Amino acid sequence: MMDDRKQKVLWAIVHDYIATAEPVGSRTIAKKYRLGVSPATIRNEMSDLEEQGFIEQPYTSAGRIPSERGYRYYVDFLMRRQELSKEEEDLIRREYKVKVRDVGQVIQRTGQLLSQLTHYTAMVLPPRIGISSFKHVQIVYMHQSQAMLIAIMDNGTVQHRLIEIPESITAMDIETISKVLNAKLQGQAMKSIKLNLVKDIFSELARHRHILDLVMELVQESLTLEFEDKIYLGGVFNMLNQPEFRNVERIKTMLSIMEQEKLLCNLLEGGTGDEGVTVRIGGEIDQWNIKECSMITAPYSIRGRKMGFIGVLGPTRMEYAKVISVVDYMTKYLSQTLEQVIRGRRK
Amino acid sequence: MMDDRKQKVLWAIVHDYIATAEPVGSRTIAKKYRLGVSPATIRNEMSDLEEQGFIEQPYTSAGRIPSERGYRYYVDFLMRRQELSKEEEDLIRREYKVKVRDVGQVIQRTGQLLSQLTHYTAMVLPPRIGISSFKHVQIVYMHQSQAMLIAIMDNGTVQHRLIEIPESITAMDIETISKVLNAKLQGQAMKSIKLNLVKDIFSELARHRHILDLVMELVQESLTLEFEDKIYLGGVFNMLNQPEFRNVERIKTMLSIMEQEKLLCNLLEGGTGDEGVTVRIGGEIDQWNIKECSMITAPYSIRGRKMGFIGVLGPTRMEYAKVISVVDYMTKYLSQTLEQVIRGRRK
DNA sequence: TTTAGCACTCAGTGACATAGAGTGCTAACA
DNA sequence: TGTTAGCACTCTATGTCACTGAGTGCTAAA
Repeated sequence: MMDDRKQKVLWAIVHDYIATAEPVGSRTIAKKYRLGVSPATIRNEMSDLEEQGFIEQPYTSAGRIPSERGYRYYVDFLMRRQELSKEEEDLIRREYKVKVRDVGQVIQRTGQLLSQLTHYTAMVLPPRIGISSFKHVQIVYMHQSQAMLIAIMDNGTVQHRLIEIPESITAMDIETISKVLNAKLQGQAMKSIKLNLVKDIFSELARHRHILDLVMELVQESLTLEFEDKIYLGGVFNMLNQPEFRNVERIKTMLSIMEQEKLLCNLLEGGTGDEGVTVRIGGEIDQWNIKECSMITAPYSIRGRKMGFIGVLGPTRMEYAKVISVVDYMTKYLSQTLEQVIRGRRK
Repeated sequence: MMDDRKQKVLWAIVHDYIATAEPVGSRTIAKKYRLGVSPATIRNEMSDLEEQGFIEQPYTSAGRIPSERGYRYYVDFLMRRQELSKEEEDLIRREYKVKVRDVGQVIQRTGQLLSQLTHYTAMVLPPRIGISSFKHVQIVYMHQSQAMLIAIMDNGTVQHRLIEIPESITAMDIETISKVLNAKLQGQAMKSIKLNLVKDIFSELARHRHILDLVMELVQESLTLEFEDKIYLGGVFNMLNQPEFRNVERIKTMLSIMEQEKLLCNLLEGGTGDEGVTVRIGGEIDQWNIKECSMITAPYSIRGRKMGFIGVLGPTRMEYAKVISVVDYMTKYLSQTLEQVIRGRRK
């Protein structure tokens, strides 16, 4: 049913269409890909492939373009990964060598690299803070009714927020509270903060219940809101050079999707969830009206724990062979870099 | 030279073109704006106005559109400000009433509001940290070769970065350093940190010169880089609904400008620098290939000190009357809100 | 000074013909 | 039986042409 020659023809169609964005005709294949048969034969094969749903015609008597199913078959069986070039690897290595000053910075740089290497839109989800644990908690008195609550996590992120305090509390009080919080929270993961711990702190801080409420609120919010919704995008306008965006309407829908961070986070996290690179093609992204787009995503992890995701969004007519390699390579590099940042094993 | 009727005609042309984005003909003006004269008369006036450079024809025998000079005259002499509606004021008040957790959050919300109210792209420059002074400095030990340096400024912003430390330094040492830094830096403005202060710290921390270097580096970088380049954009894709962006090429140049934060900062800061709202039309933005765009910017200040800028970028065919009011109103509201945040006078 | 009238210009639109790419089918061929 | 050459057919893209309508500029009359 899918003999060798048919595979070759399908491969040629997908390959050529990815390169040119033009429907591919039988003559083109015969000439460019030297299968040793005439256009007429290839036409027959194409007819079969169309019947099986791997390719389609935009209109009668145009060339063929791959269907989503065709891309899927290509990705699963036909494509051979296109490893990164020496220059590209060098570029990545150089970028990551710069002194790290901040986890956010690493994330951002990853996004930039990803879009630069693929020419599509890159998305990076920062490490979830829920999983990491407190390194240090500090409350800083600002003025009579306000203080700044700062939590430093062991993955190198910093959370902060302003809190209102009753005027009766003095700078001294705040220091006491800081100390207690530190003693209790240090080393605890955000997630693992449970009732008994809270009770513990409560008893020690009976006088300052109000502050405590606020702290717990911060913990809560940090966990659910603040960071989860943040996502780094890179090279959104890169994509506009793709010929599929000659149409203004499509640019608009695209960009309006890009402005909805929550949606994007869901998309990124929606990969099959297992280890490696996930490829979703067209309708396989079961979200919204994101049509004719594909996503390639992968989780990165630190010490074996999945911390976040990186991904690339592009048209279905995407250079899968290349992008898959890049994403794979980058997750590894990112995991490694973050691990060094966090454990301090930088040379 | 610019009699009353000519002004009325110019006003009508600008007004109508802003509303419709179509070249305005003499007949339209006669019908819509009831000047009590025939189209022929208006044609004569238009001919004069064109000679004086206030309007132009896209091609022979089309209607007229305002030239940059025409817009300028409109903004300076003809336009009457269009105050905000009750609903809009309510919207702003409601948005700012939400509990403030962070200066960045206020900035972001301002950007959103600005774009929502104007339908153009909003830009907000956060308060410069250079001007604000240290409230608290803290170094937190992370592990044997790394520490986190945190600076809380009195305007409610927090700077942090990872620093490498020699392994010989203990957690104890770090605490000592923290204390010294706090004692010396507290209340000092970033900008005002001068050599003698540094020397002072040096002598007390002779043992830990390395750390000190890093701290000074942070100060430096924070001052020049980190925050200055950050800018909040809102509603970039809002603009794409403007008919001038039916052309894909223009979308691309637009977006590529939007991705260059530094350029945008310069643009924002490039206002005439005096108190109120600055309007720059087309070529008056002496930057790049930003053609056919206008900017309306204004500084906001805290306790009389200029802290940052907000602005709106849109096509030259912009609703000046409306946007000027909105920008003016928002600076006042923003100044007020930030003042409350920082001084803690929130009710 | 204003207005009516008229000739002129030019973008936009629809009708039409043409070229070119590509297909599907049939019949001949190995 | 699989492959190929040939040919008619389909459909898009492109270019031409004429027509329409909005708008102007000019002239002469009010």
